[in-house]
Amino acid sequence: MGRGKIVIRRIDNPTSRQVTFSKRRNGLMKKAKELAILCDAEVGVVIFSSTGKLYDFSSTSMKSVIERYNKSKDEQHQMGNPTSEVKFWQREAAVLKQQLQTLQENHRQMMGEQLSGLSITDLQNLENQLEMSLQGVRMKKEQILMDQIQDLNRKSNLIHQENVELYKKVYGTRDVNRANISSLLTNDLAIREESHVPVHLQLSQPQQQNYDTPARATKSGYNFLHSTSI
Amino acid sequence: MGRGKIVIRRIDNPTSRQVTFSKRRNGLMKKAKELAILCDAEVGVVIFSSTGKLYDFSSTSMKSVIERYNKSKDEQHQMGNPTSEVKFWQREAAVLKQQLQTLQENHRQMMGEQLSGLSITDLQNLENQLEMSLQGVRMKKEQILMDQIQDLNRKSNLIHQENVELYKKVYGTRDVNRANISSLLTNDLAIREESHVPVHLQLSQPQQQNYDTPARATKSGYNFLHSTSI
DNA sequence: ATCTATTAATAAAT
DNA sequence: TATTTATTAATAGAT
Repeated sequence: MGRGKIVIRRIDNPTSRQVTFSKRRNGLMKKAKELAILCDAEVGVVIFSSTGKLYDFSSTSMKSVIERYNKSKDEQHQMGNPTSEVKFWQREAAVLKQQLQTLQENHRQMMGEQLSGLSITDLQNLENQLEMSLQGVRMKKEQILMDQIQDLNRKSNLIHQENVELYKKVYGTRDVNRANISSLLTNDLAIREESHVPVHLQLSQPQQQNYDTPARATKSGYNFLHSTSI
Repeated sequence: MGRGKIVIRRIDNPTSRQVTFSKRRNGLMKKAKELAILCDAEVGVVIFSSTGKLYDFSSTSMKSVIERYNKSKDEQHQMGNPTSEVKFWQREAAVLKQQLQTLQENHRQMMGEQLSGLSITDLQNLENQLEMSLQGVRMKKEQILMDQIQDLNRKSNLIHQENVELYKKVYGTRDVNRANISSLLTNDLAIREESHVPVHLQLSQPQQQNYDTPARATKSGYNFLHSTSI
């Protein structure tokens, strides 16, 4: 029910997650309100954001809802009672221990260990998951490497331009041996990354006419000092 | 969002109200669940129908939600009665929560998610780990499949021998038409697993010469009753 | 319960 | 954060 379909899993991007949280929280509150009114029900909703902020709705009062809940659950006013507070934290610890154990087992399986209890289907799912993970990791790695290359190219370009400026300052407009220029320029630490970063610092003879195929044009030609900025 | 628009007011008709309650209650629960998952929030929903029946949802546990709610509401309650035992369990829970969080982050990274903070080296290590895991999982899977095949082959062999015995009992030692034997034998549940378990119960015409490529030799041939035991 | 025409929610863009 | 818009999801009413 948006521009695209989404799968219900934790939103990785914190900004998107916050935006979605805000929208869906409002949606949930509205639905809760409507349900209470339309169907004459007593409804309470409590939401803690991932940052720990509390949001709540109650068609009557939260106190009433919680008391009724406790009564209904036959858990007579345990909360807030000092004796049962210990019990609460014990249970809390037990729940967390259980979660930890589950996650640890899961983790071991993702490490390719402790696979004994798994069926072929389980193993196939695990294999698929690992392949997906691997793909994600590799994409991320390549992205970082590409970024680094791009950055190096940018720096290389800057250094090159600096060199050109320095060259001008040293030799002014005097006629100079071309071989020197070219060697000076081509010995730069120019990193070429063909597909994404168009850096072409070549120098060629003006007389040497350009008969390249159209696709590879501008590879040679009178391109002295022509360098595409990024 | 239905066949017609409705206004949000108590539905008078008890049947319609009940139907709508049921539908919208499910909708609300679903939304609450989604919010908790998508946005990593702790969500609790309590609903009492007009007939007093309780329905509830909580992304963690209702106790946890209510306790957190109460704490969040009145900060005085925090250390009202700082029994050492309470403190102990609180610390215990805090430690477990920390472990859980660490493991969860780790787990997400193994799922190929949340890779933002990782260096190239981290990513390379992760990639290697995932490859190792994948190898482990695949080996386990293949082992299970091989075991199954072996088992099937064993059973197949037993059945085959049984058939031979039965055949002897029926026909004694009389000279018999080979075609009968062969049809009897080739209708067995013979499982073929080319690379590892050499079971070849095929029967072919001797006249039909074999012009297969060398690599695929032995695919046809006069292999009557040749079955390698495992 | 199941089916759809219709409205409502919301994901993505801005 | 708020608004807009294209699209999906929820559901009202019918069966």
